[in-house]
Amino acid sequence: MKRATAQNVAIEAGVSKWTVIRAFTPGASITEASKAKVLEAAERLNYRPNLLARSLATNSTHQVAVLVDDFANPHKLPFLEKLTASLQAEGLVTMLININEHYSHVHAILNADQRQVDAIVLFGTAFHDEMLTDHKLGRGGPPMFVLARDSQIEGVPAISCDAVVAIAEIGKYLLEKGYRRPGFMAGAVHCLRRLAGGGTLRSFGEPLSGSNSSRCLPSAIAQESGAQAARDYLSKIAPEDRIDVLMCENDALAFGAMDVARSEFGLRVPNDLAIVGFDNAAPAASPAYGLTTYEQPTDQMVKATIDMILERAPRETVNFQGKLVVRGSA
Amino acid sequence: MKRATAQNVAIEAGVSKWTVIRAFTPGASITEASKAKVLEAAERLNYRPNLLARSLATNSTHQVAVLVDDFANPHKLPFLEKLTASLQAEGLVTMLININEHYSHVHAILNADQRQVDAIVLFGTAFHDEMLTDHKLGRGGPPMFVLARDSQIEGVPAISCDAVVAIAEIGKYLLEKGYRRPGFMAGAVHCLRRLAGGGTLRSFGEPLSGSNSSRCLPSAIAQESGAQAARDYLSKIAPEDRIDVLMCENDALAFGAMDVARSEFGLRVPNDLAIVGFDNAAPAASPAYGLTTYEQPTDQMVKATIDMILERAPRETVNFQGKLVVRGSA
DNA sequence: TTGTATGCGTTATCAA
DNA sequence: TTGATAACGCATACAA
Repeated sequence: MKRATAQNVAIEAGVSKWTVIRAFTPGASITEASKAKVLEAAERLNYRPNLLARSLATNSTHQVAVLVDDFANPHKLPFLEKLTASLQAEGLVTMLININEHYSHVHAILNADQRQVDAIVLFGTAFHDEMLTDHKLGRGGPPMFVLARDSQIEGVPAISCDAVVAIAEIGKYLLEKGYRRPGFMAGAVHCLRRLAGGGTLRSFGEPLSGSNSSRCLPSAIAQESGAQAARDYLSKIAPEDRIDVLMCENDALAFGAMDVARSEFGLRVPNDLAIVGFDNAAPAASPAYGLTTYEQPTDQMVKATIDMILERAPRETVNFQGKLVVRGSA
Repeated sequence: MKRATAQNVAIEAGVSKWTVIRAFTPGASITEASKAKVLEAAERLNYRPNLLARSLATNSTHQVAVLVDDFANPHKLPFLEKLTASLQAEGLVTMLININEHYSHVHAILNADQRQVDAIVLFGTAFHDEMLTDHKLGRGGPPMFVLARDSQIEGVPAISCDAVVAIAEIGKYLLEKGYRRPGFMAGAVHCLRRLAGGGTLRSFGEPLSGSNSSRCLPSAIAQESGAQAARDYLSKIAPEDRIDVLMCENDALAFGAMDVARSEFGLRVPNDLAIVGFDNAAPAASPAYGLTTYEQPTDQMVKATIDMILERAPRETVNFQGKLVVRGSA
């Protein structure tokens, strides 16, 4: 059975189809009588307006593409939940696109563009700056935003947590706690956060792994990477030569590192090795980890993103300040 | 700058707009010469086909709505990743809808329907059977599927893991390991899994909490619920009267229970209290938990869902068998 | 192979 | 307030 259209309802109600449209348009000028008549007929035919046709006519889909490339990060889920919920609260719908080796960012951006989304949000992580420019949409393309990651691209505002301030704050805390031989573990992503770490933490410590490369690694980030990196380091370096605190680029890495340090090398955290994460993912609060970490102001970031999408705020890069969450691990 | 349309390209190339369409339609009959001419003109004008208009004309959006109501479950993320990746591999796009107290399932289904999605997948959890019938779409509405949860609704196939078999397998394992005083902890969701637990596990154990109510709880499921339930139980029941193994409806509950048992009551797992989860969420594999749990065959489930959406398989309820994953906690 | 007419279901604009 | 005409961008069916 085909769905009823405004035309069908019009005939059923004995009016023109434009009157039907008006009955479904808030604030349209229509008499109560006609409206009632139309709604009744619509009810009988089980009519529901076709938003696709509306979008074509109004040139607005109220749909926002959200590109995610790093599902492995446990931090992503609550962030994504907030984002979708907030979009929905504004009448926007989320088109979720999963970036991976089989589906590139270019493919995703092109697809989203052709589907006439109102905006594209690159949510995080392994996007390189070049990625945002090689799609050549230009002319009439949707506005793009980078969330939870920095970007230097002209015309692509970034909404992120100030990594430099964050690293400085963490470093200050660690110094005060008496740690003197810090190291840090970089992940595959968050290029700038890593660079910030390289600038700040490196001043009093050395990278544990990965960070000797100046480019972002293509692989997905995960707990296992952290475990393997820690395993490599701890089995290679003698106890007396080891760092005394490990700063990880994100919590997933920290969990993996802590797992290995404790269960494979019998180290006590923080006594033998202190560990700091970044993101304040859910497991960080669990007694099983009790991870000292840094929390991004996700609420503010989501709000800022949506304000920019709706043009309630200027579309320009903003940095918010997060906060250190101290637990037992450092 | 407005985007170029097929008409613009037609003029630029000196052909009719239908020839332009043909140039962008694989397998259409068009000479190489015209095609080249069109593609060149399209390139010049930066033309990209409007999929919205195509959808309106073809009556197919290649868009699938995925309704999620339980983002707190750590199991959801990798499952969702698989689902979206597999949909994309078939040329389908995910419309992610977040069901919560501010955005009901009815609202979501209506919205998805009006946006002309090709299918609606209810991914999850706290959906009641009644929820699937009170939208009265009928006539021309998209097909609906229930993923990772059971359903008795006529015309709404469920793709799930066989809970009865799972519980039986877990029960058998626990018996063999010598546990004799099992209890189980039900969450807010997975009604049938709970019922199955009530039927199977209850035969040799009593519910720990929540399960005395016959209806599903409205609250979201989370680690904290498990922690609180365990806290209530352990502080109320004397050590000699306690169960010896706790079967949790999902891993999140199990993590919370394990946290409390160990850190607040000093219990050793599994010696003082064994714990079993359900889902094999990522942290279950970590040494910090080492949770014995049950893994759903997510690959099969995702594949089955997509086969039904694309009508490559009959649209009828299917149950797949998962597998017990034994670790240290029981 | 190419061009033409018509339809998809709605909105915008104007006339009655 | 209501009806009519045009437009949104593309696809289908048919004619040339």
